[in-house]
Amino acid sequence: MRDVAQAADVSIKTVSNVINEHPNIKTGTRERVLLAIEKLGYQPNLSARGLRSGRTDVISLIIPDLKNAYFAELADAVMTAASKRGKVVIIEQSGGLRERELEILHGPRMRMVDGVLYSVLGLSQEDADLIDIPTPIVLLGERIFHGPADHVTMQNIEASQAATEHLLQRGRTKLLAFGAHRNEVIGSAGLRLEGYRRALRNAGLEYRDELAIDVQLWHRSDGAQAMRQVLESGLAFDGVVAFNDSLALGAMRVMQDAGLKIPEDVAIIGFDDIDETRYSLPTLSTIDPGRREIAETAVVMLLERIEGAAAPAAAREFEAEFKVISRESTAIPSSHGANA
Amino acid sequence: MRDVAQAADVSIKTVSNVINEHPNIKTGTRERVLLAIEKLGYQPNLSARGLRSGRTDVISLIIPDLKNAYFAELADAVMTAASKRGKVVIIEQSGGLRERELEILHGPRMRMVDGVLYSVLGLSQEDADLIDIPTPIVLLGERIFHGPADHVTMQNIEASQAATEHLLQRGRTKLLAFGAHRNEVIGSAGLRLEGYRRALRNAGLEYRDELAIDVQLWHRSDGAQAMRQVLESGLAFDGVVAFNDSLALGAMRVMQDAGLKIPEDVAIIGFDDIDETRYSLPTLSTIDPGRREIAETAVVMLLERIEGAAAPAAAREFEAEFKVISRESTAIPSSHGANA
DNA sequence: ACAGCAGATTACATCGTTGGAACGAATTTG
DNA sequence: CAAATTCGTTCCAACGATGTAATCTGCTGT
Repeated sequence: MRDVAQAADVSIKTVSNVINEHPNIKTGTRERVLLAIEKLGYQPNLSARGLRSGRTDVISLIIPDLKNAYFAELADAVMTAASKRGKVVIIEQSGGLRERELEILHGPRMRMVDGVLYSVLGLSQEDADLIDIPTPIVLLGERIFHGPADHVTMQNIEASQAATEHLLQRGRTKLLAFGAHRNEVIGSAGLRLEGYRRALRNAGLEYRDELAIDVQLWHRSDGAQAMRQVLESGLAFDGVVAFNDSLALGAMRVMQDAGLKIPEDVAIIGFDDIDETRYSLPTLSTIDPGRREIAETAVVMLLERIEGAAAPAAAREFEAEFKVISRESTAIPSSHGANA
Repeated sequence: MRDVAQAADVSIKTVSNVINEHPNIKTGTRERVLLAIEKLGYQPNLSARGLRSGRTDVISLIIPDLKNAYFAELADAVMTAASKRGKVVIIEQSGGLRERELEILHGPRMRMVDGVLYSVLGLSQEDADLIDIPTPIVLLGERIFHGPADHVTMQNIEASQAATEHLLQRGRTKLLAFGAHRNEVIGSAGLRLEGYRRALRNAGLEYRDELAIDVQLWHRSDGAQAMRQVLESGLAFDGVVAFNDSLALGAMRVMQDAGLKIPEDVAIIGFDDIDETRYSLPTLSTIDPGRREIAETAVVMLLERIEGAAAPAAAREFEAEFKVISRESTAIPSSHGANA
């Protein structure tokens, strides 16, 4: 920068002023400086800027696992939203582990970013005060409500209710709630189970506890495993509301291996609208959770917090719009039978 | 830091020395300082450290697209390898666009990271000098060989040859090379086609150009689209060597829709061993490219470049070990027929 | 008892940038 | 025409850490 100043025959501070687009610079001066910058290939030292101004234009995104398609697509949406606004994203994988999440939240790296988007998995409502850190933060996901921070999420209950109704409308009545976490009221699992129950209630159907299948982890292998057990148990069902797409895809694969036809014998709908659902055999009906809207809103809210001024003092809540995506796995078959 | 020094009754520099584990500190002093750090909850300012020491412990990973499962899994592997060594990763998505890649490589953000892992897609051999930037860099992928930088990749030719032989051993002789880029010698497509040709030659079979199916992009939808055209054209084949898993999955879906049985009518093998291949119907045989080894090696090489000392001056090349993963899509059927 | 020396600590300058006050020049005002 | 105001620029200090060199301890050996 010193060299640029010399080349343009101005002071260092004027160069800085030009770069930061301060008011009150003569057009002639500006052009001379820009020319010198160009000629010398000058690039600002971001560490120095960060030190002096307290801003790094880096935000951190804490997610459980990038191998999980939902989070990969979320990360993509967040990075795109951030990039549009001149920020870059550091991704930190927590594995959904409580200890690791706390370590990240309270680690020194937090001091090098302007803010954090934290996809909560390891912490829960009681830990709300643990996320009260000096770095601006916006929460994603369902595990902490009414905490001290802004919160962006999807309409879990309503979406799950809509998914369930989607199957009911197609004449299915014995529906598995696939992926429940018993004893959990909050969190995606709890909320989605609640939506399932509401849909049944509205349809005048009774909630049967044995149809709520507990699956702790929501990877494909867990879905496959759990469906294998269901089939062995001989439980009768003609529809599946899977609490995410991976579970649904794993389960679907096992049902097909067992000779069940989808959607003729069993209709199934998932959650998240990951890319893969458009290419499975059959294609999987699912809930589009409004991922882009979630990412955009979260980034905007975070930037408002960082700027300081634009945002109200109180924590905000935002729920994105969802959509039911109807595909082959819940198509209306000409005729259908029940299963074992 | 000032406060810590005061609390421990030492100078600021001693605090710095303790943190950086300098030699020659009395155990008593060290403990007093550590206690003060603990008590005051001190955390170093990484921008300041970065400014003074020139190191930020951040590395950048440039990839085309995080929504692509291969790159999501690669990013995960890189982040895990980096995390083990105390580095964090900034991910930059290039979309595989030449302009965007150059912009990232020459942007000011490069000056805030210690090094870059660059998964080349937009540039090619002739651009080798454009990647000669002041920041340490390690290349991933196939498009630039013998450039000025270290390079980590997989054994494309050998792996493709092995994949092709895998099908030949199972009695298939009319094999599509699915995902070729005509007129491209270098790059994954060119190398994999070469491996395919070598396998045919070794088996005494003739290379038939119409069996090399050109597919420019390697997403699932492109695979589906291309396979649709192949089926319409009436080209006869009984095996497919797809140049990545997404292409294979897209193609598989279309073939099944058309009533072809896999592996009975057509056997198919992909490339990359993405998670999804374990859960498709049928499960997809593929090539494990040695992703973890690639990521680990690339990170280690980059860190060596950053440290400066450990590495030889000349650019290094490294090829990871691959494995053929045999699954249902190439299982040996009791009997099989040809297709239209 | 004192020079000599190594180990432990400190003072000071510095990394590259930006905020704020001060300054000189140009312009407007009474 | 002098004084007040605005504009454009410069000077200086500071952000929080670390490298270098200097300093201060306490110990050894003669």
